Amino acid sequence: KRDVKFIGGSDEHGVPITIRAMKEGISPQQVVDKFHALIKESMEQMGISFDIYSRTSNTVHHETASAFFTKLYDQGLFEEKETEQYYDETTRTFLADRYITGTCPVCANPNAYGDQCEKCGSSLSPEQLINPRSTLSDAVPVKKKTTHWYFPLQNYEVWLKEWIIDGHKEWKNNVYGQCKSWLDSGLQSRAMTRDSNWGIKVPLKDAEGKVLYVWFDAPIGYISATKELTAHWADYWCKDSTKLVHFIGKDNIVFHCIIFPAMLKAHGGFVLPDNVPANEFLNIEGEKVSTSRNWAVWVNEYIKDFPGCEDVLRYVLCANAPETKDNDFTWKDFQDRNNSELVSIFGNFVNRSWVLMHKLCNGKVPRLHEDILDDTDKTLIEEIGKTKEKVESLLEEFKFRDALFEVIDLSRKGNKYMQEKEPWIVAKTTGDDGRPITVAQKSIDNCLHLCLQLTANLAILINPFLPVTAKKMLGMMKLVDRVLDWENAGRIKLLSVGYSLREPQLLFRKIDDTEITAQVEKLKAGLIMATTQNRIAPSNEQQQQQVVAAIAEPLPGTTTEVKPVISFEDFAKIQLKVGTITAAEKVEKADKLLKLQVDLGTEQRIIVSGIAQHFDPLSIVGKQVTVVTNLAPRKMRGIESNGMILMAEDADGKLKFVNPDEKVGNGSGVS
RNA sequence: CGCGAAGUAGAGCAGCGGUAGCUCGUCGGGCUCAUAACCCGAAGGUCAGAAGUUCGAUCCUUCUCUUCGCAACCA
Repeated sequence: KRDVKFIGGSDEHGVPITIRAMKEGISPQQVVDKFHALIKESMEQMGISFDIYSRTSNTVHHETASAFFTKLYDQGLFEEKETEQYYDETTRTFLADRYITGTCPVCANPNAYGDQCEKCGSSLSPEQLINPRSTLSDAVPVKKKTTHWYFPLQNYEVWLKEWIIDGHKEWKNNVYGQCKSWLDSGLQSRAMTRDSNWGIKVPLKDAEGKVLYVWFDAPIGYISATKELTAHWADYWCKDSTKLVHFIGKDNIVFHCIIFPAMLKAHGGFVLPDNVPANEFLNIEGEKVSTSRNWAVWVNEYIKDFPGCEDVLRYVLCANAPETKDNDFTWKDFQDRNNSELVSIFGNFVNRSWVLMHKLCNGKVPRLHEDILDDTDKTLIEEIGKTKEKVESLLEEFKFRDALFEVIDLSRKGNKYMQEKEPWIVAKTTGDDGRPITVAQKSIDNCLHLCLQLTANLAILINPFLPVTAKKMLGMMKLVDRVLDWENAGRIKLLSVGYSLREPQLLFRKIDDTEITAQVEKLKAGLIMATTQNRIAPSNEQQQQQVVAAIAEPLPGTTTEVKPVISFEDFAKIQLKVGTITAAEKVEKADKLLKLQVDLGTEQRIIVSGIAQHFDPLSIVGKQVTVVTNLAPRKMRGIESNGMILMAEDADGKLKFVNPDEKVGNGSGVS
């Protein structure tokens, strides 16, 4: 049995927090208090059982991080450097490149960032921007000198190479590749302090207005949280026997694999990470998760909409975890997995075992008659042991998805076993007294005995993934929590013969289509609300209310999205013409796209349109359509689209062409 | 050509030199203790695209496309 501490916490010193606070007119502490409470509560609601879920704004952490910095400083490991940086005089903050916008010198996009223009993809520096502005105050940024403490990562390059490239070949592809890439291109000094008033003060004299860089302090938070948890924290952090594992997302690889280990190495007093099994990203319904755009599934709302179903979400997220590549969470998949895998396979096995046991064995655990054990029985017993081994080794390799699959697969084997044994048929072989004859009852006993022991095993095996379900099963079996200890898995004597068990209780319920469509609509409505509100000045309360009302009661056939008023000049920028579709074909490997050729009188245009699910390519040739002709060209599935066809969408989501009610010449203008 | 990861049936994944496989879903048949599973059968893939190496390539090489991450002061 291993002594494991599961540590987590909120990283509360990021620059975006200070910006949010500024915008909302509250203090950064108020911002982090709100989010920490929300996150912590969500974790608890989902049964994520951290030994401690801490935060980096607390005192223990401030002290620990300061001490860490001081130790490196005293050893003379930092370089002090003066540089020039952009400064916003209005908000009195230094600006990272990202917080400066201006016109792109390459493509004239007026909203290019100081580091990159998202429109043309050129990487930029703030100096190159035309009319640079601070995104915080709209002020013109000025250059100002500032001093910071740099950590010379290059000094650890040789060691890191040896440690990772030679020493940790077992790390996941994405992690190993990323590290190799960083090490191959050469490491450089990185500033470990920032100019800000929010964060951990640099523990030096003459360091007014300087705080530790978030990525210097955040990983130290793992140590602080352990200190907060137990007085024996050093047993975990300072002994070679400790295996430190970081569970993170791919965007954090460099901090956990390069920077933090180099810091730990420099410090010398702590263990190094043994593995960093970073996952890729999970999208929702095909789009990136974004809390600011409200494209998210909020745990507190999920719990409200699906009470008692926390394990279903846990199951889907684990079964579909982005372990090797980005994945997508869809409500449809959520429904499918719940209804088929959890309800029909796992839940059904437990339920039918219970029902049969009550029907054929008086609600008690029947005896196991060793004398008539056959190969089928023995195979099942073996499978239970094998599954435990498999799950164990898969978990050791951080293959949670596969591990969970093995558990579900074991319940599938249970279903199969029961089918082969057919106790409900065997029960019909009755004697004169109308009860099953001895041989028959023995066979029934063996079958149900094993099914029940299997159920007990399933409870243990599923516990790491679906703790609520495991608890429910425990209740049905009238067993104490201790039975769920992992060492008990693989044993087939978890339930004593003659022990009477409770009535069956359904572990999962079916989720029907209406619930799923409601969730998808909720998601989309939330997005519309978020984006619409962003467009409206916060002062215009009346208009905001109108928007909310419009979303609450959408009229059939109308769009719920209310766009802001535009000037005639804005409208006049759009050039519309009537054209005739002269050719149409499906775009390969795209469900929704049709490649259309449109005759606009003076020219033929290729336009790619997302209407394949509504129209047959052949049936629309010859149709007149209205085209936006001055829309910037856009590549879709490798085909450049030069314009947009106007469509009307009715309440069912069906599309109709917008066209003149009588034929007009191709190329006719529309206004 | 900045670097890394990924692209295989409707979905999620294996395979990584020798006739393309698993789970779920779909369709047909059998059976029925169960929120119906289980069994049998079927449909569905030019393994992102192109060229090359090879007797043979999903797998090796090169190029192209797409997605995501990183690109050193975004975290």
